[in-house]
Amino acid sequence: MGTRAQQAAQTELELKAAAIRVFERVGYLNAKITDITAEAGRATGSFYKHFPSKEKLLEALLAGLLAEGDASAELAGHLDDFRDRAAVRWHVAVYWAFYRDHRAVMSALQQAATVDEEFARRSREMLEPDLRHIADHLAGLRPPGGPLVGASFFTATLSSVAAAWFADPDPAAGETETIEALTTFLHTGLGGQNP
Amino acid sequence: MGTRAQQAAQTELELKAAAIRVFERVGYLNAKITDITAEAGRATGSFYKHFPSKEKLLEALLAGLLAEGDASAELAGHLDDFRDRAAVRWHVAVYWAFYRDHRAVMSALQQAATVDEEFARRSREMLEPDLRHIADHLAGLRPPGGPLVGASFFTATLSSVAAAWFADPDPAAGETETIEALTTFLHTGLGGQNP
DNA sequence: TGTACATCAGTGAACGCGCGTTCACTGATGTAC
DNA sequence: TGTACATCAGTGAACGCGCGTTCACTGATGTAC
Repeated sequence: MGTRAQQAAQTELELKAAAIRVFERVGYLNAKITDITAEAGRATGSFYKHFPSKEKLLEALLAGLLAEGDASAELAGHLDDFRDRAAVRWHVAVYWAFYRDHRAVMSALQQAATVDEEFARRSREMLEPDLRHIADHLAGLRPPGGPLVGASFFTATLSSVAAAWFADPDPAAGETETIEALTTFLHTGLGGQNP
Repeated sequence: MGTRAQQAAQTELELKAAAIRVFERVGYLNAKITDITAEAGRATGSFYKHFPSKEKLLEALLAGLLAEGDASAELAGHLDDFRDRAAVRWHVAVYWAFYRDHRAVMSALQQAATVDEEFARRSREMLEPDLRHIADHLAGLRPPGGPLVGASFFTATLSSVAAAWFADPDPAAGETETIEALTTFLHTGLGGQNP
C-alpha cells in the first residue's frame, strides 16, 4: 500500500474516532458532519471522501463492533447452559463490558433505529442470531413463554438496564453489584433454581 | 366560555389528536409541524397560536397521560404486595394496556428524551415516584440488589419489552401470553416463590 | 536521476434545500354606547 | 335593537437559518519516459 493510501486510511480512522467522541458528547442524532470533521481537525469536504453520509459512517462503526462482538463470544470461559448461574453471569458480564467499551456506538445505533424504520429492521435482523444463541442456552430451563420469548426478555432487560445505568450511573449501585443483581434476576426469572 | 374560546379549545384538541396520528405514522422526531397542521386540516400558522414548539405540544400530551396514569393507579383491584403473583400480574397488565392505548405518545417521549438531555432528565424525575411506588411493593420480596434496584429492573424490563412488542408484534406470542410470561419472569426474578 | 504530467486526498467557501417561524391580512365574534 | 369599533383565531405566503452537500482548487504523491 502506497503512502497516499495509508494516509487516506489513517484519516478515515481519525474521522471514525472523532465521530465516536462527538456521539459521546452530543449523541448521534445531534451530531453534525462539521462537528465530526472539526473534532478530527479536518475540513468539511474531507468527510465525503470517506463516507457518503452519517448513516454510512455509523454502519462502518457497526461492522467493527460486530467483528469484535463475534470474537468475544469465542472467549475462553464461555459456558452455555443457563441452568448454571455461572453461565448467566458470564453472559451478563461480557455484555456489560461490551456496552461499557462501546456505549457511544451502542446508543448511536439505538438512536438511528428510532428515526429510521429501515435501519431498525436491519438491526433486528443482525441481532437475530444472537437471540437464537441465547434461546439455545435457555433450552434446559423451560423459561416462561418458551426459549425465544425468554431470550427476548433476556436481551431487552440487559440492554435497557445497561443503557439506563450508563446514561445516569447510580452511585448507590456500582457495576459489579448491578451485574450480580442482574444475574440473579435473569437466572431465577427465566426458571433457574438457586442451589 | 364564549364560542370563540370554545372554537380555539376545539382546534387545540384537533391539533393534539392529529399530532398523535402523525407520530404513529412517522414518529415524533420525523414529524414536521406542517404534517401535523395538514393532518388536522389547518393552516401552518395555526399551530403557533396554540403551542410555541413541537416539544411543548409533547409536554401537553404528556400532562394528559400523567393525569390518566394516576387515575389508573387508583383502579379497583390494585394489589400492592409483590409476594403475591396476582399483584405483579395486575401491574403488568395495567402497564401493558396503558402502553397499548398510548404507544404513540409513549414512544414520542422516548424519542424526545433520546435527543434532548434536559427532557430525559425531567422524564426521569417525573417517573421517580412511580419507581418508589414499585419499590414499596417489592419490600416483602428481598429482590436482588434491594427494592430500588429491583424496581428499576421491573420498569426497564416492562417498558422495553412492551416497546419491542408493539414496534414489531410477535405473531407467535400474543398479548395475553406475553403478559403471563412477563409476570412469571418478573415475579420469580424479583424473588417470588411459586406456590 | 531528472523532468513532465497524472492522480488523488484534502480544503473550505459557496450553494441550496428543508423546515421552523413570522407576519400582515381576513372575517367572525365580542363589546360599548 | 342597531351601529361602530375592538379583539382574536385562523390563514398561508414569505422569510431566513442551519446544515448537508458540492465543487473548483491546491499541493503532495505516483507514474512514464
